[in-house]
Amino acid sequence: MEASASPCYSDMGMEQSFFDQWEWTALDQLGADQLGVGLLRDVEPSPSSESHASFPKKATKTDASWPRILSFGRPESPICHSALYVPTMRPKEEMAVPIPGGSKRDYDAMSGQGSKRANMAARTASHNPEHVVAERKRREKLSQRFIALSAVVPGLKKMDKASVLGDAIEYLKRLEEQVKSLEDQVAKRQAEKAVLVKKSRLCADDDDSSSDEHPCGGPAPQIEARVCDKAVLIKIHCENRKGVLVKALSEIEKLHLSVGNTSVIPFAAASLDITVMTQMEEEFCVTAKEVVKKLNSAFRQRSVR
Amino acid sequence: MEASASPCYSDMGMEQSFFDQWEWTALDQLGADQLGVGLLRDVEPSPSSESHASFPKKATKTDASWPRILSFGRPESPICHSALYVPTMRPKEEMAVPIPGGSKRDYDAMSGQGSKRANMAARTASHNPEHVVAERKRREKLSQRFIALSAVVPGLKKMDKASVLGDAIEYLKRLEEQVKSLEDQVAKRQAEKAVLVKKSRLCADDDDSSSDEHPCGGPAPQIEARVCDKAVLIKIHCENRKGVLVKALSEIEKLHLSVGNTSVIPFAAASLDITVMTQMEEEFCVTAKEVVKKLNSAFRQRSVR
DNA sequence: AGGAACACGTGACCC
DNA sequence: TGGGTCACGTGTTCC
Repeated sequence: MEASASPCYSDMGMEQSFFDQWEWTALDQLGADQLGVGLLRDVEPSPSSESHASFPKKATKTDASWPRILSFGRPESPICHSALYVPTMRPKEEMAVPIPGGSKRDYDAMSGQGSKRANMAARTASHNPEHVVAERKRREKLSQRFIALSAVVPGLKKMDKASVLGDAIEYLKRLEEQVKSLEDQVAKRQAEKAVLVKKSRLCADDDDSSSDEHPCGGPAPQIEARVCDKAVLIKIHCENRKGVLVKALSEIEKLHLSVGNTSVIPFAAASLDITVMTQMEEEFCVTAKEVVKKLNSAFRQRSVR
Repeated sequence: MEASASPCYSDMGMEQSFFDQWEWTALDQLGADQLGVGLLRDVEPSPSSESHASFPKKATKTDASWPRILSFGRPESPICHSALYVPTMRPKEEMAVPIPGGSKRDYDAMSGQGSKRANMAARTASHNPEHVVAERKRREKLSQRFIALSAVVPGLKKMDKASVLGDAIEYLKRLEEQVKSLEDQVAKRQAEKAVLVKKSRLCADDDDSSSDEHPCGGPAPQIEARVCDKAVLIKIHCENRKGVLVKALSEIEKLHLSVGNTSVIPFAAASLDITVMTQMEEEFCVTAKEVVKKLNSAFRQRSVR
């Protein structure tokens, strides 16, 4: 009767290939033992289903020593030949399994009276090695993810799967709200700063100094800029000469600023108020000071033509 | 085949709630179900193990329609009465189950002959109902955590356990670095702000003088005006609060300035740059200073809102 | 002993 | 039809 238990495993042990991807070197020694086990499969035991105790010696033994690879929870434990893994099934189940070939038909018929039988194949497919290895793989992936997760969640008390998940969720929520709070804190500061920046620019004296009155021809253009992250707001108040707008924009683009919302308002017949919202291009970064300085010198250089 | 699927919830269709139940009151009934099972159990069909179809009708039916509680991955599937949870074992298994009370003994004896048996007890413990129910519970908890996690991780494409874990990890990492970056951004801004405030304070005298730091709520708006004949160009840089634009324009009109070309440009997420070209109405005349002063006091008066 | 945790094989499902 | 996923029951370990 018990003969049934161990069998399954004729095939063997190349399996570990998928194992090594992991960290876990554990597996080398395994090849050996399983070999012995293989092959008995078809041997239908006696139908004395009741006693599932199959194979005390071998079966139970392998049973006891089983793989326990990875063992997310407690990596230190038994380990053993991972790959081989004698299926540990009790005999009875095995015999329960409809042998692909024959008996299942009638069985189907019997149970099948509820119809629904076409997928007998499924049954056969069930404990074919591929299935079991696939499942193994899946399990592994999951365990791996678990340890990855547990690695990234800090202050993890218990290493339970459930605890890991729970703490991860908790931690995640905390992080989320922290981000949110930080975000509007930043926004607020940004606003304050943006306003303040201007004020400091207003009394333009100290910072860029240079831009005073008359570089050469007409009244000096008044230029101010303010920067916030990648956004740069530029204001130019200057003489309304021909080409001055183009000049301004081309200079702006030279600074690797991409032009966005732009407002040009004529004022008092001979002056122009330009407001340009721009964004720094990737990889470029400038300060308000630089922008003002560059534009200033550009404007001064030629009397804007 | 489909016949099998539907039958299961002949009883009730309340199931879809299962997401909200969540906490799973289920446990209580769990107790119940095994009881039920226990009873059934005794009905040992004929030991004709081969044809596992003991009880074709009932057995196979439950089989096909089986519980699939929670079913993290695909909630829609068969479902059935979650709580009750017919143990889902195929008939044969059922009969396999050693009734806690008796049969296992002899079973032990059979297998036990292989010596090395002291831990026979283990076996008995193995598939006693408590164990199985405990495991079930654990599984439930885990599944619950999984759906909780998947609920809190945004934009998650596949609902795979593995994918959920993976995406959670990813998301978590992203959040972490986001927090970090935000944190030192805040720190930096704070420093900058300190500097800027100082600077603006330094020159706080000349322009509008009065409006220093915080009149009431946020940072003081910054206002400038310039006049040329009847034309008045007004620039306001302030916090981007609701109604601020309306407030500004209405205040401007109160000054007997008719609004012309207007540009409103948002900047840095929380501030607003307003440029308004106006003309003094007939018979009225104001200076830039007056305009600034009036607007300033108007803004300060109520927190703008 | 007895609860808690894990990995395994398996049956069933879906695409 | 086959690969992928799930939940289940079970064997086994550790405390």
